[in-house]
Amino acid sequence: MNTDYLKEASRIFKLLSNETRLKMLVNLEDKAISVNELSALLDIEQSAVSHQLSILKKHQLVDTNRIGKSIYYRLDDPHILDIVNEAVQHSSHVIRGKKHGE
Amino acid sequence: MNTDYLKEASRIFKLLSNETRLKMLVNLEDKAISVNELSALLDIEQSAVSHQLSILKKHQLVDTNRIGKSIYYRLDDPHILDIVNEAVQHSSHVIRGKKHGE
DNA sequence: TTAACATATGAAAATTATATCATATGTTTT
DNA sequence: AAAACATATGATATAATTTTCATATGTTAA
Repeated sequence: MNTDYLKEASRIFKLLSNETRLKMLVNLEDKAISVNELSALLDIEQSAVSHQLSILKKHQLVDTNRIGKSIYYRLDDPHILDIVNEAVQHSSHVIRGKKHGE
Repeated sequence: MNTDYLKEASRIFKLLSNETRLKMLVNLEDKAISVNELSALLDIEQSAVSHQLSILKKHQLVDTNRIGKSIYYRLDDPHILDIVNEAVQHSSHVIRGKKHGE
């Protein structure tokens, strides 16, 4: 069985598995935001924000452009949020279902 | 802004971010498989398989039942594979699109 | 061109995830 | 009941991820 596509999928899931990165992506849904703005918005220090953004950028989930002295990040492919929504649906589904335990 | 749902989502993505676990889930799509069978199928040692399965079970992605001396695992909610498919679609999309660089 | 601002980056520290090893637990077969 | 088999578990080791700190880089404003 060829499972190369699963390696790719796990790469994407790894990107989405970090809450900070998820928050960034969700916030970027409908507008571009600068590094400092994100840092303030998420209450995470500038350097950490920058590191995480660079990961997202390296994997082409976001893109940048400079305006004045700030650098604005935006979603490169909004489809990525569909995946997030699927996961959110799944979790609300599980929570309602309460299959096991409690 | 309430972002609790993102914590949940990141939890799910974390589960899916490991290639071994993904392979397990995909293999379990249409049939139940025992620990030993999975171990052989994925060529991963029994203990590691068992550890990973217990993570999946703790988070209600799989469920078990015993048959004879083996314990069979199966998907608890096949919907989880929809999320995997979204991610696979996304990656093939990106690969075809080749937005940046090469 | 110097000062101030915004972002990026490298290295080290801290945290978290995963694999491995030894062995325990529980079930079946003899 | 003992032996054999299948799975689980705890402890430790290894590896990967994330944060922090210090500072570099590049742009704009004075």
